[in-house]
Amino acid sequence: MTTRPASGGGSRQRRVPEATVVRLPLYQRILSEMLHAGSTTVSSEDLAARAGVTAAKVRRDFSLFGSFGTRGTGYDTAFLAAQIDRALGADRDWPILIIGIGNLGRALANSDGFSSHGFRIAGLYDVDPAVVGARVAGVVVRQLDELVDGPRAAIGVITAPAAAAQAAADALVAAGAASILNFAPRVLSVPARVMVRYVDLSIELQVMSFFLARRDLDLPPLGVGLGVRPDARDGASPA
Amino acid sequence: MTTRPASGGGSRQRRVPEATVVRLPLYQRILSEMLHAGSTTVSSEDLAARAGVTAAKVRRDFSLFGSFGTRGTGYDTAFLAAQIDRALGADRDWPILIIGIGNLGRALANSDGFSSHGFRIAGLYDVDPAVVGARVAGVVVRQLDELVDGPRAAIGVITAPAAAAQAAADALVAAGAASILNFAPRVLSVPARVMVRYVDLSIELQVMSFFLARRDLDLPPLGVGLGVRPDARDGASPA
DNA sequence: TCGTGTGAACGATTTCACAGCC
DNA sequence: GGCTGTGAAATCGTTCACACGA
Repeated sequence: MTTRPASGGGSRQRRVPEATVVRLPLYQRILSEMLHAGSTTVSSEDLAARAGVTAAKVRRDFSLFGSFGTRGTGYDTAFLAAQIDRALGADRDWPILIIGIGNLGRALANSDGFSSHGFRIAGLYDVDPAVVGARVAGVVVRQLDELVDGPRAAIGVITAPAAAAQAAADALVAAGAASILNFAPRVLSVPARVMVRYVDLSIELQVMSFFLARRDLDLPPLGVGLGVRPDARDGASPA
Repeated sequence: MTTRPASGGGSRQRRVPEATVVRLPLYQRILSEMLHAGSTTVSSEDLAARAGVTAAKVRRDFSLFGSFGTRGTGYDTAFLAAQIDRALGADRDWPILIIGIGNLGRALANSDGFSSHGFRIAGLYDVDPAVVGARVAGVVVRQLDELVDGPRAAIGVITAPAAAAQAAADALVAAGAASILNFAPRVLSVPARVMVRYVDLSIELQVMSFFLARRDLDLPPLGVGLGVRPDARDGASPA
């Protein structure tokens, strides 16, 4: 839509590509840093350089949500940050349920990633009696069986071993979780209404070894630096 | 930068889209499991179902590497697995250098992701004297300063805090690392020859909260059918 | 003049659909 | 009959390039 109310009732209903959605948190983080540094306006080019993407991408991304910028000047840093926050739902409460409190589960529970943007650890679960009862990140670990009725719009995080991942997903679904972030190397089977995203260390490493192996093949013995994608951004890599 | 992606240099082999590359490790894992279960042949449809993708995608992906299948029958499970392994460089040795041995670094160092596909922990580094000297996953943690000349084709993994991530990247680049997997919430600046991939928990969560927040908006305000929209989204969303 | 917002071109990836082989 | 391999079409995402407003 070509609406352009600089404020107020923005045009909201438009399809936003996942590629754009993945960049929003990145922009948001950079804008937040810039705000702390005293920035009041920012151009698409400046933001693009900091985010490692192109300026056209930045402008296109924001244009999907309305016209936030001022021609000749750029974007108001604070206003832009607020708009992105709102789009990302950072002004709401997002309960997180973590299943599998091993090394990775503990690491994540204690990480900064949970301590902002509305995310809040609402429960930690494991099946191992040796772990149940422990206090991690200020929350007592409970037996997975006790996860029966979770909070609404909860996000489940699976850090259990691969063999236990599907059972963990089933428990989350039964408890009403709306989406699942799976760190276990397993494809999950869930109802269509539940969104699933995958984070897989092993896949990331193998993607790298693929390109490195191929680089050797492609490169004539004394190759000059060959370009691997200059535009590297992909944090989210599913599988 | 905003420059040309340099046509891959693909003289020897056909160009393989990154989207395909990310799926290869997934296929490989599934094939490996099927082999253990005694499977001898597999159809694109069967494999697709297990991987949560479409059969056409599977066939297209494999066709980029040659004609591995038999019409009317499918693919030879073992042969296909071997071909993928080779493409991924699983038959080589891939030294891994991990920088930042906190909770996450320890978790990853001990994870299964490193114990196969040719990956091998070649070094653990940290700047904290309290951590240096500890033995993690059978390897002694060393001071980051000591990382000066790394193994060739090494893959660096950054699990340091955001504030230390760029320094870690600089150290890896100076030591000759060929690629970097960055878990810190920071865009890294590296020479074009170094490939960087990002894994960011916070971004993954925010992507989810974006879609959950939007789902609420899309829903009719009150009442009519309290389920979620029949928004036919795959169970396993991202590729 | 500067930098946004966006049609239009381009490129990448997916899907269709079917010919060809077992 | 069943299933692969692949042109062609469709879809999705990025980049170009420039009109327009501040």
